Amino acid sequence: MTDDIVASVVRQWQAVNPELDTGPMEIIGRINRCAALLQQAEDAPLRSAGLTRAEFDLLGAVRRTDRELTPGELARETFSSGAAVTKRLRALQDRALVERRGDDRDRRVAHVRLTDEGRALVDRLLPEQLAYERSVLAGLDLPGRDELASRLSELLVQLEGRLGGARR
Amino acid sequence: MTDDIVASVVRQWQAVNPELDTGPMEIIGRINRCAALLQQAEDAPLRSAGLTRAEFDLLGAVRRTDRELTPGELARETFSSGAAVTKRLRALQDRALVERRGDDRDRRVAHVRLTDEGRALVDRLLPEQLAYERSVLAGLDLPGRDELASRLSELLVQLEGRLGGARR
DNA sequence: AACAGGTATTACACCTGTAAAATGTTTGAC
DNA sequence: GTCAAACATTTTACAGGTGTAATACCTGTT
Repeated sequence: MTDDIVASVVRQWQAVNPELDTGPMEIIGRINRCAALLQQAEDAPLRSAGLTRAEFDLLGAVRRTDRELTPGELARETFSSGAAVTKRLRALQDRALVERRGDDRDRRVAHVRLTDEGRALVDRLLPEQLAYERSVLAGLDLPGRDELASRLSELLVQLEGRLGGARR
Repeated sequence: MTDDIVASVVRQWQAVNPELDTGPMEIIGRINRCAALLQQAEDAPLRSAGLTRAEFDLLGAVRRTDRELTPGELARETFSSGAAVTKRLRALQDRALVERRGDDRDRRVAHVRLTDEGRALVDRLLPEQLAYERSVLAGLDLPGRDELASRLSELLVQLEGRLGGARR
């Protein structure tokens, strides 16, 4: 059993204040740290395609729902602010990866869809991304992966119940 | 068993392209989503104390190592760029939470330590933070928490081995 | 017709990282 | 021994992305 960073951080806290109940760090600290490392690693292949992770998430949302989405829906779907979506859409539109179309009845709303190039890009990038992720997870055995996925799902349900309703 | 967001995203991808091996999303997607929700939730109590999470991490690093750290060490410890550390230090110093001291021998390096107020702030905030985290995790039973922590540790060791050596 | 509410965009402030600059130290050739 | 070049540490300059709040525009209701 080799130590990870969080274990050594926990040890430091214990040394400095043994009263501290550091239990939650063992889970939450690790989640945060894993997420940080993963993002850093996954950004690389995306960046070589000239995309931000946020941009890729946006394209992926349109691709997987398989229909036109409004900017508002995209903001909710990707958990970012409307302003950020507007800015990303402009950039992606300038690169001919998405198209905007005004609604016929309600001229406030717009509809966003992928161009053929946008769709092709997602379909090329996503399998690469998944293959990379699979290689990272290969260090865990299959039952361990299932176990981890299902525990994370339990936790995520808790978090969504507590905070997930709150959009912005 | 109630569904989380990731489960529904995976279903969407499968509907659109059944060939896709979406297995990794069940873990990595959940980690990213948990981290996002947690950060959003944890920022609130910190913000009410006038601190960014990054600033709190910096203060915590100095507190738990229990000695003076150089800006460079702080950058490595908190996984952020040197420039970001410089800027945070200035802000924290302006608020009298940390102090800078020049090294006697090597006049390039500086040493950072907490003021009494800085130390008191961390010691007040951290238990609050941990109590909140404990309440979030209370939805999982104890064996489930242990299981989750140890699986995450395995994964984190993998990630660190693959990417962790690369600082900046 | 005015108003309340919804949708998207714009304006602004802030934080971050990369790269360049400023400052200081060490090494190695002569 | 001394000086220049290489290296190390921190800070500054700049560019880019994000969110909040204000704005523009539109719809439906009374």
